[in-house]
Amino acid sequence: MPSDKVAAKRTAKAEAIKAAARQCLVERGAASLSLREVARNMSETSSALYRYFPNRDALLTALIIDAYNDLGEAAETSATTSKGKPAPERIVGLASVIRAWASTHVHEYALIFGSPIPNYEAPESTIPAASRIPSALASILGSAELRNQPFGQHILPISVLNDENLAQLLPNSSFDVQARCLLVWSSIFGLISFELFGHFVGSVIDADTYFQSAVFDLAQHLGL
Amino acid sequence: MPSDKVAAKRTAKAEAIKAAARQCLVERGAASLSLREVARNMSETSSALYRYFPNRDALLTALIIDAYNDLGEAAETSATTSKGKPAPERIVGLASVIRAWASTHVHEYALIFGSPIPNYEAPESTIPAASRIPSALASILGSAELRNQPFGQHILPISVLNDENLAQLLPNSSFDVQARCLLVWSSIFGLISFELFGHFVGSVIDADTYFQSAVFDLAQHLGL
DNA sequence: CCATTCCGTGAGCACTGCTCTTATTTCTTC
DNA sequence: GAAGAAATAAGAGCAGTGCTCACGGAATGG
Repeated sequence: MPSDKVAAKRTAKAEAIKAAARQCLVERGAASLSLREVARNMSETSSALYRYFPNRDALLTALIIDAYNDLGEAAETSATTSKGKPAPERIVGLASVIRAWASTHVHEYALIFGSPIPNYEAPESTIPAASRIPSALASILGSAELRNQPFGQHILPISVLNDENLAQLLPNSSFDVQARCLLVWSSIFGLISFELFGHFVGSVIDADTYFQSAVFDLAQHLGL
Repeated sequence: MPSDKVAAKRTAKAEAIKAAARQCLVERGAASLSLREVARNMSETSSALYRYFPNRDALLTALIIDAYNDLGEAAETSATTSKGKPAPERIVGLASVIRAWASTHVHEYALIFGSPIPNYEAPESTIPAASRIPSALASILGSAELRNQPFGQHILPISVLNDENLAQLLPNSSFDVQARCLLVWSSIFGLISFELFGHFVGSVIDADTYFQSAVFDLAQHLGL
């Protein structure tokens, strides 16, 4: 029976390890995160860390969940504090918060929204933390008056999207709104990823202004 | 003086190495690409490969350029063969070609559009190959009649985008069209990345239909 | 105070990128 | 075709990695 005291000590040390790992992350990057280097930065042996994380992937998973929660909390805060303002403004604000977090946590952003880490399968335990971000976006859209423009060229069968899942995020929303919400969401991350990963180099000069205008354009498009 | 014969043999073997490396890529992923394993798959010593690529990054660079060219060529072909058709249809076709390539070359796609490889700086030599894809998109937009809706909420200063650069892709295009073209481009890759990297799991069921409708929606938005 | 549980250590295995010296093969020239 | 030159492959070796495991020591609970 592990007492509360030892359990607290355990989690405290696990947190310290994660902190050191985050430090390594910004220096080296995600894929080449080395347990031995984390241990070195803490002046400990690498094998000691295996008491707290069964392997490297478990440490990565913990970092991923933390990143999702960190970003998710920032997104929720933005959505909450902007209540009452016009929806397009709220969306631009939320997107800007996400972008700001991504800019200051590039490697953690890459960890969750970049290419999957080889031989690493994200466990189900990441899903709740991951869904906080689209939830924040949906909370704005859900309380906005959305014009019901038809989505795409043809009338689509409902089976294209998972209504059971999306109805929780966007209650009482039509298929077209759901579809367009997903589009806006992925577009925001497309914009951020392109900027962060260097695909706008040479084309976009004032990335900040461009980003805000682009998101506003998308929000307009959503029919707000 | 290296004769033509030995030079041809060199490039042939370099191609063979790249082919074997691509094979390893689909099995292991990009970041954990191992020169030793590539050598094993070719029944050779790892040190032999260093005659053809000075280090692992050089091999990666070669693979990246090949991937850009492969995808760029597919994109150009799509844009060329769709001449005469309505622009939205052409854009959906081009986007679908990109998505199809990405689906069948997941790791190569991740190589060029996923998170940057740690400690790896993409050299300038990748730029020409990389720009073939936006060029293909621009060739469609350039020959289409674009409505000139204002971009974003406010009138933006021209210095936000690099006109010198973008004017080559989109001759005689206004700032608003340039800005929206970049938005569509990054949105397409946002959609593909989200699908490929698992962020649509649980929400999108018929990814193929959803993608095409979403791109058509974007094309409409562009003012076509 | 003692027993149990937990923790950190260091050696060790198999792997990696990469280097360098030593053959060996292949091409060029006579 | 034979000799010399050039390009290539082989192998050992270094420092790094993830990970395991048997071993001591420390904290905890009875």
